Amino acid sequence: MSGRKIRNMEEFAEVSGVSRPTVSKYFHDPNSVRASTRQRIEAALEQHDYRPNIFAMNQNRKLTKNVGIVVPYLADPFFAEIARNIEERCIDAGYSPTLFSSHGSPELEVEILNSLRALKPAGVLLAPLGRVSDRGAVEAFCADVPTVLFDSLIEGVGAAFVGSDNPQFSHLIVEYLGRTGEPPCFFEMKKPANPNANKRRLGYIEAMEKMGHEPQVISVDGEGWAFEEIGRAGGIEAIQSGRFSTNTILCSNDRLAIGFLSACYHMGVKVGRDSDCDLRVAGQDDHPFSRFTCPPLTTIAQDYDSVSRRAVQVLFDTVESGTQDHSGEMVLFEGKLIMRESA
Amino acid sequence: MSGRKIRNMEEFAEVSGVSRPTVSKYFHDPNSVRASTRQRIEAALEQHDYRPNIFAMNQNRKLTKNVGIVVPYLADPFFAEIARNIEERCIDAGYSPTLFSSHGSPELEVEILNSLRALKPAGVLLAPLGRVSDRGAVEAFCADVPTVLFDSLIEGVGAAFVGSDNPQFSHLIVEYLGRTGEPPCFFEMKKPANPNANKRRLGYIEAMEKMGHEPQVISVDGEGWAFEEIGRAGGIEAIQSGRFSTNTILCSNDRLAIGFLSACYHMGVKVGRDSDCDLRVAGQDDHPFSRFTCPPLTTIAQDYDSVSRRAVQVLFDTVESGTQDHSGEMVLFEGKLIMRESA
DNA sequence: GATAAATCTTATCGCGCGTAAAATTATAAT
DNA sequence: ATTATAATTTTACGCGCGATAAGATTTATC
Repeated sequence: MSGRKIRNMEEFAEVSGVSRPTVSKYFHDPNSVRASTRQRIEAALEQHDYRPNIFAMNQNRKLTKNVGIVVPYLADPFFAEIARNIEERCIDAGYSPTLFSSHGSPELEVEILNSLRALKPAGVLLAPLGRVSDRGAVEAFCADVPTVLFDSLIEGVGAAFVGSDNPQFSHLIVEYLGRTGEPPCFFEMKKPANPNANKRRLGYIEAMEKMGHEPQVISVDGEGWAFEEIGRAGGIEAIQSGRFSTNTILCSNDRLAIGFLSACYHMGVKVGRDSDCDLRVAGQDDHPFSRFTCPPLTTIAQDYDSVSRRAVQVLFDTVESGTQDHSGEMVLFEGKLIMRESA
Repeated sequence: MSGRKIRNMEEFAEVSGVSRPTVSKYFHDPNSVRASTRQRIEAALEQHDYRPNIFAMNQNRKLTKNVGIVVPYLADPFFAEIARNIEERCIDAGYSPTLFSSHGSPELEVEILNSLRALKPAGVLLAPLGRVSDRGAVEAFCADVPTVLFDSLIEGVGAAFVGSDNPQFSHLIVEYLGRTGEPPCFFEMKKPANPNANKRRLGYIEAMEKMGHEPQVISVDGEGWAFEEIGRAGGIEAIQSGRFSTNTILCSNDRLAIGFLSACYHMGVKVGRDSDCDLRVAGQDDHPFSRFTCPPLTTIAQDYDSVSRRAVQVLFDTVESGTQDHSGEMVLFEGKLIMRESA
């Protein structure tokens, strides 16, 4: 960092000994200038730590390097993790990601999409709220901005969808539970916000029938994103009223299972696979906290890494090809059984 | 929404029947134009849903309405919650918050501060990484941009600090534990990233001595932000080697306690305050998951709400007064004892 | 070494808005 | 009604960069 303060690209071009448009080209894509030129610019860059004004940059550019990342609920470590993962990939690809959380509110989700429009993003990675999302608003947005949906599908919307094969999750864990003990019943929220919950229920039923068992679905009251609380309250109620026809409980997701484990503890119900245990409990997602529950939670791990990698890749393919012909593409990743002590 | 598409402020000024700079003033502050003018603009606004281009807006403005929110680790629901809280308050105050997470990396923290500079923010709310933060970089940033530090203090840096009274936390819980059973030992990481951890340890020691007990601090290996894992591994090791001189364990924070509870379960150690229990365990923070652990975790609740409210308020005071005379101001909020079953 | 291709420089315009200064209008005071 | 004064609007210019065109220069090809 030496003496003179650089105020704009003009001045920076001067000290680096090339013309302003060339500097502009360099910042747009360093490989678009000759190696010798690049070196001169980079040498100057080390002396003067100049950065182009992002507002001026974006003002006149058709396509910015901004990307939006929208998740439904950032206080859920699952989404925090996947957002972090995606964020990093975007940065590595030379984009500027901005992170948003809908906080479970459809109004806020629409609001975010609106302010996102103002950012003229090259593309958006959107994990919609799901059932409660304003379909029209999301659809309109996707028509304007290349958008890859992830985690939660809204049929027929967006350039592509990347997520998990939820029915497969249920098949996998039902098969495991059935093989190692009593077949499970299915514990879920009555009005799940997320469409994946429905797919998991259907997957459960299908898997049970395939194995010749009678499916039993237990739906508990509760709306919103306080899954643990819902799982706990619903669990206590279900245990008290003896609604389980089996000693094995498959929860729709890990957060619900965490709440359910809390209910079990509260009721003095011992969870685990030892002979002195009353219940086996399993979840789905491999939530970051699941390995620390008591007992540690048996679950199906989402392939975070593949989902985020693929979502980003599909988005940039779409953006950079300009074509929207990914339309309707749908990528689903399988889950992996994580055996812990709870089941 | 009627016919003509509005492309810029010029065109919007035309349809609303006032000059463009007046429209500009209106968007800067609706009360800065005459009521009659305001009505004409707002009438046009309902017809044409025009929004000023944010890039053009910010390019030439000395002070934007942007604020940055930086937390050390967004995958920690505690920070996710407080970030959400702060975000909302900023929006309500008419600002545009942007959320960043350092993900535990000092390099990324500096990188964020740099890109934040490019956003010309009116102010920044920064929860620094703490011990590992690049003090020089943070200091330099704070000199340029009005910055309120929260959660984690870096001495002498920033326009103000808002956080929790950590020694008081420890006093409160030590007093409670001592009053209801054996006085606690203190369970912590050897190299805590966060300065609050040190204040809690000192608070613990002070409280113990005041009550006439011999403090015992157990520091376990581990660095970074995987607190649960560190608490679990360290807990298993400590239990195996019988390092506790008391049946009551006070953890430096809740996430560590969650890991420790997992260790207890793993080792067959029964936690709680009943007579048949082996250990009592308490945490500090009232982490969102603490009420769902088995047993539910007794802890000290941080006053999230007051911290975020005050941090935002102090920042906007600083920004809007223009003066930096909040310098060194320090606001600490007390914690509240949350009694649950673990202690 | 001549020719073509790639790259760079010069020149100029426009983006959409902020902002200071000038001109106008409304309000108050005489 | 007239003038002083404040409030508001208009005029005029600039911000920092993207985009493009035409000409100058360098590099690659044979």
